[in-house]
Amino acid sequence: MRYPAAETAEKHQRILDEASRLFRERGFAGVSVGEIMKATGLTHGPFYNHFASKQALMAEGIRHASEKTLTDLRAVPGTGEGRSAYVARYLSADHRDAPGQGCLMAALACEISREPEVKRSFTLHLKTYIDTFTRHFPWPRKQDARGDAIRMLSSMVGALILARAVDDDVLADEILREVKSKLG
Amino acid sequence: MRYPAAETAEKHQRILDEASRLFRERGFAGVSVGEIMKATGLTHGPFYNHFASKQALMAEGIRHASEKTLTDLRAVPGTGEGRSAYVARYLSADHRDAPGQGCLMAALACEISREPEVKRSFTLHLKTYIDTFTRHFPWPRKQDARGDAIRMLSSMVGALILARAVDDDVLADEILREVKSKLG
DNA sequence: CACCATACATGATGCCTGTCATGTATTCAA
DNA sequence: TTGAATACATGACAGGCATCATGTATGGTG
Repeated sequence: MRYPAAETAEKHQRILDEASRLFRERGFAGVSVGEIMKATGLTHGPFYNHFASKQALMAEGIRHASEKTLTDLRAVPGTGEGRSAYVARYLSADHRDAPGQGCLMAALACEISREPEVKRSFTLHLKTYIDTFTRHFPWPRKQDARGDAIRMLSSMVGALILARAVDDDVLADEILREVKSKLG
Repeated sequence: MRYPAAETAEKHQRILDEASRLFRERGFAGVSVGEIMKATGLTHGPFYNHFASKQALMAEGIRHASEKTLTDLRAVPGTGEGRSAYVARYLSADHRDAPGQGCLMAALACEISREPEVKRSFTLHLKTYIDTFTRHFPWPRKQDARGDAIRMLSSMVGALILARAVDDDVLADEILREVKSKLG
């Protein structure tokens, strides 16, 4: 290689960082390859030295965000209180207003369903996420822990998506508060 | 007017029909104005005789789909059984596989949050939908009927979105089934 | 019957986008 | 020290897009 391998690998990671942030903020179609490269301090040219296509970057971006999401989840105390805090943060106004740093399911799930390559990458994420969520926290109804986890996740994702889609802070807050009140 | 007013109005409705279907199937960015016009049997030219811009069509398309959604909801029997049937249909594989005819929240909410004009239109829909949903069905916990309705909606929307984003029918079915089992 | 308003088709324009071609500079390996 | 491989910048290209311009045909109105 002609450029320092370490720096190249770091640039690769920066592209993934910026891509997964920008995609979550504006959607796949709302961000161009050139914009992502510019955000990492490069020009649009060397993109194809790093990724085969924009769709490949989307799939890799999902995997990248997934790893961070799972790391964060595993760092939460595996107790009832830990779960309550996790849910409360998930359903907070801060999270609602920072999609670029937040849950990739809530930010991109609708668009993911239309991109086959990305869909495969996301499926792996969701499987791991459900498994981790189920095993990491205690569940009163032990015989149906996984079912309870799935229901909790569905509520969280749905509530966050609806709260973000609404132009009225009162309604958005109400949705987050009501769902939080029965999950926290 | 030079063309029969009735036919023109009917074409206007057809544009809205096709637009709201195609948008739900492929997302706002995934459908072009020309494609929508072609789907109605017209060419791309007269689009701007009917709508001020693509964004205006998106907002109108939301309103159009909202009216149909609310009409359908009000036609369901206002009983516990009616609600169960409604939820079961919402969380069915048929609904999952037919986004073009289905819930506009599940199909477009993620993208709506990024389009201010559309967001305003959607806010009106969600307010009306929550109100209708709350008032139309009986709720055991009368003092918190609205909260229960919001929680139920969040679960339904989240589950459907996740089920659609997944490339694995077993997992998708599991999500729908688990959420249905505690709501139906 | 004549006129005017307007919804239509065709076509053009300018912009943005994903992708590829080319030349260059540099670092690692020999 | 030299050569070769490669990540970079610049630039080009073709396609698609929203939007607008123009001409035309038509039906309701006077």
